[in-house]
Amino acid sequence: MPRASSPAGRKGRVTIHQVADAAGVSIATVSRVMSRTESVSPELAERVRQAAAALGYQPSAAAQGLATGVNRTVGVIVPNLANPYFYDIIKAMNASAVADGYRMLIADANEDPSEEVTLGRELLRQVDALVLVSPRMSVEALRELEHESPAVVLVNRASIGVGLPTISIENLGAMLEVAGHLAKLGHRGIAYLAGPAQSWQAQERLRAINQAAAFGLHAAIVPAGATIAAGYAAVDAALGSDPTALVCFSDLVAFGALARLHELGLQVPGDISLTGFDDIAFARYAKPALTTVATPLQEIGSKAWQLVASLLRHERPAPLPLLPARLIIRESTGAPRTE
Amino acid sequence: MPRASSPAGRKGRVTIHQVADAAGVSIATVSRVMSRTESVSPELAERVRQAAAALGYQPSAAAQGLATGVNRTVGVIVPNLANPYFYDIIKAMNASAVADGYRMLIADANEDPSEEVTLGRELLRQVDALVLVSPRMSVEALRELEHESPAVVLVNRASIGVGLPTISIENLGAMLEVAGHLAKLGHRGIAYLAGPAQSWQAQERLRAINQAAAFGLHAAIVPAGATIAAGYAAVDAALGSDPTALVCFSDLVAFGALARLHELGLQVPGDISLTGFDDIAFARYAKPALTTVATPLQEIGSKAWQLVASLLRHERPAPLPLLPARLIIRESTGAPRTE
DNA sequence: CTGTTAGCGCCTTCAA
DNA sequence: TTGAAGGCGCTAACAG
Repeated sequence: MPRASSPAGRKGRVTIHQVADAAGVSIATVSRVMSRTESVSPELAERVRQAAAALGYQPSAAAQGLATGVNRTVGVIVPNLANPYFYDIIKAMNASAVADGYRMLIADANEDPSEEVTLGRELLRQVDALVLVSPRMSVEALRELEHESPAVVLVNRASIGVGLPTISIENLGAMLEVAGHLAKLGHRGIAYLAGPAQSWQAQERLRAINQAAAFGLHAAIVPAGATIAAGYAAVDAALGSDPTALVCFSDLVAFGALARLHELGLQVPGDISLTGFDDIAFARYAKPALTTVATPLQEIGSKAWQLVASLLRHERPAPLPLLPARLIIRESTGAPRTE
Repeated sequence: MPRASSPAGRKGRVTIHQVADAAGVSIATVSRVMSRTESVSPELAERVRQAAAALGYQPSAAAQGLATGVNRTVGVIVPNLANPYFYDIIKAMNASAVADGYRMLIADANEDPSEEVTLGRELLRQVDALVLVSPRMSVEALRELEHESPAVVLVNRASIGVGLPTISIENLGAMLEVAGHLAKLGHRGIAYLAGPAQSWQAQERLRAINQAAAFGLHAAIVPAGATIAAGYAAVDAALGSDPTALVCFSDLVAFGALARLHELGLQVPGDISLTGFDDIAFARYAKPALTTVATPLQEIGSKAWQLVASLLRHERPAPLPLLPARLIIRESTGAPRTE
C-alpha cells in the first residue's frame, strides 16, 4: 500500500518519510537538516526545508526521545498548584528552561507528601529531570528518588542528609529579622501561626521564632498550615495566649488571619500586629499592607533551572549559598497597645 | 555483550526486557501485565509484577507513545503564567486530567499572541490535545491550529467563525450587572480600564460597557491591559474625564488602579468607586474589599477537560452554554460624591 | 556530503 | 494463554 502523501495536517501525523519523499532525499538527510547538527549541501537543505514547511512537518517528540534517550522535558512538582507563591518561581524557571529548549511538565501534589513520591516516579517515565518545589516528602523518599533519577533538584529544601543540589533562601535569618522588628516595637508575647510540619522552610522559620525567646520575644506556637483557610482557622486558637502580634508562616496564612481578625473586630495594627512571609504580589495591597519578607522568587526559579541544566550536562554543580531575603516593613505592624 | 541485569535504578533505565528476563517470560507478557489489557495467567502475572517491582521498572512514556500513537499528555497555553486568575482553572483542569491518566504540559505565552501560535505548534509534537486559555491569537491562527491538531479546546474565547469546542462565562451579562450596579448607585460618568484588545473576554466586557450608555451610564474608555502594572499606569489617564467610578477589566487591573489611587490620596469608595472582575482569592482582602464578578474557575477547568476528553474519544462535544457569573458587591463601590 | 541500516522500548497482530 | 516478530518515527553509526 503506497504511503498517502497527504497535504498539511490531515489525519495522522506527517512523518520524516513523507518529507524525504517530497524533497527527493533520504530520511537521514531530512533528520540532519532538521537537527542542523551535520552539514548538508545548501540546495538539498533548502529543498528539505521547503518540503517540511509545505507539509507542516513537526518531528515527533516521542520518536526523538526514544532514539536519543533525551526528552527535553523537566518535571516540576509543587505542593499546591493554586498557591501564587509558586507561580513566580515556576514562571522564572520555565523561561530559563524554554530558552534551553526544554518544556515543563507540572504536577500538583495537593499538599500530600506521599503524592509527591508517586508523582515523581510517574513523571520519571517521561522527563529528563525533576524539580521538587518545597517538597514535604521524607528524607528517605528523597533519597530513593535521587537513586532513581540522574537529575533531581530541590527548591526550598536544604535538609541535611540529602546530597541533592538545592536552592533556597535564608529562612532562619529572615524570620529572625521579623522577630527583631517586633521586639524593637516593644512586643514581648506573640503567637506564631506555623506552617506545614514537613516543610523545611516551615521548620526553619519555626526555629527562628523559638530562638527569638533569647531576646525576650516569646511566642505561642499554633499549628496552621500554608493556605488562606489555614490562617483563618488558626486565629481563634492563637488569640488564646493574648498575643500583641501574630507572626504568620506565609503571606497566604496572613491573609486568612487578617480576614478573621477583621471579623472579630480587631484593628491591625492598632489592636494587634500581623506579619507575613514571601511578599507575594498581593501583600502590598492587603488592608493594611502586609509587613513581610521579600523572597527573590525569580532568582530561585532561574537558579533552579541552572542546577537542572548543569546536572543534564553531567556536571556536579557546586552548592549554592542560601539566598538572602529581606524584611519589608509596611503597615500591618506597630507598637503594641499599652494599657 | 550480555545485557547487564543491574539492580533498581543504577545508570540507564530498566527496560521491559530486563523485567521479562527476571520473570522468565517474554516481553509481550510483561507488556500485557503492565497494561492489564489482555488476560495472563495469575502465576505469571504475579511473577512479572514481582520482577517489575524489584527492578523498579517504569515503562518509557516515549516508547509507549511511539508504539501506540498516544502520549497521554495535554498541552496548556496561558497568556501569563504569573497571573493568579489562571491558577484555579489550571488546578481544576489538572485534577480532572490526572484522574483520566493524563498529565499537563504548561506553556507561557508571555502576553504575546504570536508566541501562542509557535508554542501550540511546538507542543503538538508531544501532546494529544491542546487547551488554549484566553488565547489572543487571530482567528486565522486558531483555524490553522484546528487543522493541525485533532483536539483543540478553547477557554475564554467564544469567537464566531471558529468551530473549536469552547467553555467560557457570560462576560457581557456580568459586566452589564456591574454597570447596572453603578448606575443604581447614581453614577453617570465613569472610566473603563480596558483589557487586552485581542482578548475575547476583553472585547465582550467592553461591549457591555458601551451598551451601558443606553441606560445613561457613560464611560470613557482607557486602554490598560491585564496586569497590576497596567492598571496602575492607566489611572492617571482615566482620571482625565473626571469619572465617579473606575471599572476595571480584571481584579489584577483593579489592584494596580487601587495602588495608584491611594498614592494620589483618593479614597475608595469615598472619592471614587472601583470594580474588578474575576473574584480572584485576593479580591476580598483588598483595601477596600473589591466589588467584582465571581467567575466559576473550577467549573471552567473541569469542563475544559471534559471537552478535551470527549475530543480524545473522537466525539464531537455539544456546544456548552456560557457559564453564569455573578456580581459580588463588597466595599469598593458606593454612591458618587455629590457636590 | 548522502544514503542505508540498525536499533531506541514498547505494543500488537499473528501463530502456536 | 503465551511467544515471536514487525513496526511506531527518529537518530546515529557506517559505508560509499
